[in-house]
Amino acid sequence: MAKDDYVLEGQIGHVLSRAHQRASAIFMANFADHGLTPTQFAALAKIRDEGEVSQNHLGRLTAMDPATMKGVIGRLHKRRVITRKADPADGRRTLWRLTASGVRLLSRTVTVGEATTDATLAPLGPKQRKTLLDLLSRLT
Amino acid sequence: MAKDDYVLEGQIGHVLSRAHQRASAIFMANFADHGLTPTQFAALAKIRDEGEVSQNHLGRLTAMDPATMKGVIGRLHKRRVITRKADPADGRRTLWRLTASGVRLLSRTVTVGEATTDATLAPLGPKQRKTLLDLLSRLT
DNA sequence: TTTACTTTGTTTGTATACAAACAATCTGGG
DNA sequence: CCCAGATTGTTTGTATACAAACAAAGTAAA
Repeated sequence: MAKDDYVLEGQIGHVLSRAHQRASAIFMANFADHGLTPTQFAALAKIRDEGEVSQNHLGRLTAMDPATMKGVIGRLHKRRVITRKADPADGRRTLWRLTASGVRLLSRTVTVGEATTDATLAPLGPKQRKTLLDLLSRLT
Repeated sequence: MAKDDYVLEGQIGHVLSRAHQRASAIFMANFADHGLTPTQFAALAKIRDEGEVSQNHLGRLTAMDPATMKGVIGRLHKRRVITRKADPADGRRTLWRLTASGVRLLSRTVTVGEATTDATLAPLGPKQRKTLLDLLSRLT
């Protein structure tokens, strides 16, 4: 290929970056009233799914680095929507769960999350949405 | 929808985030020898396309915030692959262009960029790749 | 021309994202 | 039991990403 045929807009990484930026922007707009970032929301949702989960494991479930997880967990904790507990079976682990406040926060934002996905996928029809989700999943 | 039907893996934002993470990881692995990030590479490629471009305009072309652009440009400048010049027609603007070193760097990395896109899209066939790129573009 | 508005680039602050290096702890094999 | 190796969580450093607030410079309308 000629060295000047390189078109940034055709590179999957760049296109993914843009799409992700757009999705994040829509998320932040929709969640402005609730003060949650996409990452924080993902963590909350997964903690609820698991009931009780260690920090590193939660990171794997939400695709976050341990170092990143530290910060996310810290901010959710400071906000008192999650609580920590030492794992009686493993001295290294910290187990996290939702507080009553966290349960309420999640309850009233789940529909906002759905609306966000809907708004983000608005340019596509039902069949195309399914195709996109499917193709993206295969990249992982 | 029931409040506990929320599945993180079905949310487009989360799926996009994961796909982007994967693409970035492949990029970083491929560009390790050249010490370039996806963002820096995008900036270099666009500066070459434009020949000479202002900071904010470059940011729009590469989908970067002015504040983000500041940092990216700064690191490329420190590395001496780009040079600045005051815009004679507009006292606010700084015009950026590639140095000889920058041209060489880009020349020898364009094929790496292509290989990165290829590696990232490896799980998909030619037709599916086209479909994915097309659907993603429509989200923007 | 003067004023109102816009654009450009900068700065500060917050939030991911990840590499690398570490101490504490757990686990499996001998 | 003991030890090599893996796992967990932390810390530091670098690089996006973006909101918000600003000063300097340009533009357009009255």
